[in-house]
Amino acid sequence: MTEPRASQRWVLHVDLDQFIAAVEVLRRPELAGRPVVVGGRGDPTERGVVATASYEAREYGVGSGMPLRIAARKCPDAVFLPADHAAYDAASHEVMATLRSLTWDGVPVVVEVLGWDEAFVAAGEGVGGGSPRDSDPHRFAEEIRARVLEATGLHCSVGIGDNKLRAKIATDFGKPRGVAELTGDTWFEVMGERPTDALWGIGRKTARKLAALGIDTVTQLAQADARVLAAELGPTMGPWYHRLGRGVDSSPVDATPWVPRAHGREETYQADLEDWAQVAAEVRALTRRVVADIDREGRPAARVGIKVRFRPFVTVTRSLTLPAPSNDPDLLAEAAVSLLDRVDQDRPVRLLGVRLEMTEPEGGYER
DNA sequence: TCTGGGGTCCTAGGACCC
DNA sequence: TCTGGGGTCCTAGGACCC
Repeated sequence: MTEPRASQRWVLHVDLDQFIAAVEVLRRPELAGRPVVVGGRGDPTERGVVATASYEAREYGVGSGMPLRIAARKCPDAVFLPADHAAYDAASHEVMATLRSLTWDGVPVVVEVLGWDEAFVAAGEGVGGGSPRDSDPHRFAEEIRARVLEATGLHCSVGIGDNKLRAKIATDFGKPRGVAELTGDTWFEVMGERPTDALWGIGRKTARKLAALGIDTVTQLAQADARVLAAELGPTMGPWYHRLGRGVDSSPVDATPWVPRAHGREETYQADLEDWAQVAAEVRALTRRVVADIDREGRPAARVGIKVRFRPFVTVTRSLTLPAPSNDPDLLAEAAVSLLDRVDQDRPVRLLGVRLEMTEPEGGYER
């Protein structure tokens, strides 16, 4: 028997509709109804990919991750815009503040931010959250949609679940501008025949590995032998995939602010670099930008890593642990440059990246 | 693919130590 | 030497997500 609905623990997942494109249309109302593609520096003849396409652009087959050049071919009349992180940050903060201000039948909500345009919402104080007795999650979901629209001018969709995983997956069934529910009662009916990569955490590669084991659908994953999954996919990932197949997720909605582990900067050059003195100079410049990023966190770097992507799209990484944590830009830049000695310097360079891993904060990470 | 940029977490092998 | 076994750290790469 399932629990009575009135005492069910509900989790809501809020996801803004075509967030980045919507923010752009909001400040340029003349773009409403037109195909809008945001990505890179906004020049579709350059190297770069689509960050978000408006629904009008999606009609032409333009989607996230697609090279801008391809997008321009599919939809020559689209408006191409550069990504404006500061604007999306500001809009995101407004949305999250709106969510945090809500109460659900008088109970303050907990909000766990997932990115610019997503958050989990549950009722209750601190970590976790239950939900008010006898409250209707659909009514509250509609209230969320209305309040976010009223406060920010942005539309969102809301997924309702009995845990975070199911709420997150439900959202897609509500899009756009809708609400959908997915629980243990409906899990197999809704998800059972879908491919494994419909699950949050299983991508193309893992789906292919599972297929090699004869596992194509969510139901097959749920019924798979957990020991086989552990042996084939790892002691942590195997059991986790098995839980995904059943829609099981006991993680709480956690409003603890995220503490970054690392920062990095990378750049794809419009023309491949062939001069290794210039490569070193670019690595120094990238390092200085990352040092500015970690200085804002107030913790020094403990490890330094570089990424080099050669022509044609072959990527290697090199990293080292510093003798002692540091935030000295010169020291860190030279450490990054020294890592270049560990790569073959015989091919043109398409991309360079520098990454600084910070020391753990006092008291460790809370999650 | 004409394939970005910001992240996180897991795995595996080797070094090293007791 | 016919070379144990466990734990931890370091490094490189892989996979995934937004």
